[in-house]
Amino acid sequence: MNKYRLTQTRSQLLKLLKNTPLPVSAEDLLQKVPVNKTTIYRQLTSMVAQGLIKPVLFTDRTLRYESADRDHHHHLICTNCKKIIDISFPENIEQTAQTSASAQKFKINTHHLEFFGLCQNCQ
Amino acid sequence: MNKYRLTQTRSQLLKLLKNTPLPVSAEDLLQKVPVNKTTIYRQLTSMVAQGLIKPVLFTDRTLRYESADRDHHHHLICTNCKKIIDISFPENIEQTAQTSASAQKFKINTHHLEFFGLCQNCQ
DNA sequence: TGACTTTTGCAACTAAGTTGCAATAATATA
DNA sequence: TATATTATTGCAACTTAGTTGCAAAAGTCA
Repeated sequence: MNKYRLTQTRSQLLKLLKNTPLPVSAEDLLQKVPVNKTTIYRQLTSMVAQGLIKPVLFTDRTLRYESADRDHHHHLICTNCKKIIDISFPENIEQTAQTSASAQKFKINTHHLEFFGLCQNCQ
Repeated sequence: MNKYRLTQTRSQLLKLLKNTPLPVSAEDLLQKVPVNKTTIYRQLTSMVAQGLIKPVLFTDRTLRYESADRDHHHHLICTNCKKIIDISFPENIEQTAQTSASAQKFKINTHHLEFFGLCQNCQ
């Protein structure tokens, strides 16, 4: 009883999302796959629910998605050309923050961290 | 030659933004000040340009603003009741990240960090 | 194949935010 | 204080991202 059907559209979208190293927006997909925008949004919702992809909200307000099977990482975003570079943060941020949070009895489950600056070309 | 005029509306909005300890949305302001939404958005833009307030994008996609004269801090957000609590992170995150970023010749200027979890009441 | 269920496209809709323009309010100057 | 100048405001119309209901099409399974 497989609730999700692997349609043409779905596999095209998944392929794109898996093959693109950096987060992709609904609009990006719309330009690359010949499909209605309603379908794009519904597929994205369904793939998130299924745990195949993860939504990432950028501070420029664009919502993007990336493959869920990636290690925990963060993004460096060039404020000039909007280029995105992956980066991994060496320390356990949540653990460090939990110390301060505990004073207020808050239990941290997850976090969101993004860096902004200039890439090599734009400096 | 003062480009900005301290109108009734502007001072009401500023007062609210200064007196509210946590980030406020355009809609919050709209409900509290008898003024057209166009004016709210224009005032917010102008106050950001003037450096009086800072926009903060939350991962639930709401855009909020807070007084700019605050120390650098982050937010703990309760995923259940949406309550926001301020928190300061003890270490210099940008410095730590710059080490990884340097390998890719990226120069970090700023960052954005948010934590999610459950507040005391919602646990 | 046939029955059942999910997915799709379409058109219409919503919500947040933006724009142009004329009227109004604040400020500077005479 | 009166007047000129410039910024601010409200209004209506618009934009853009995303959503919804519904009928048609495509997948799945016996």
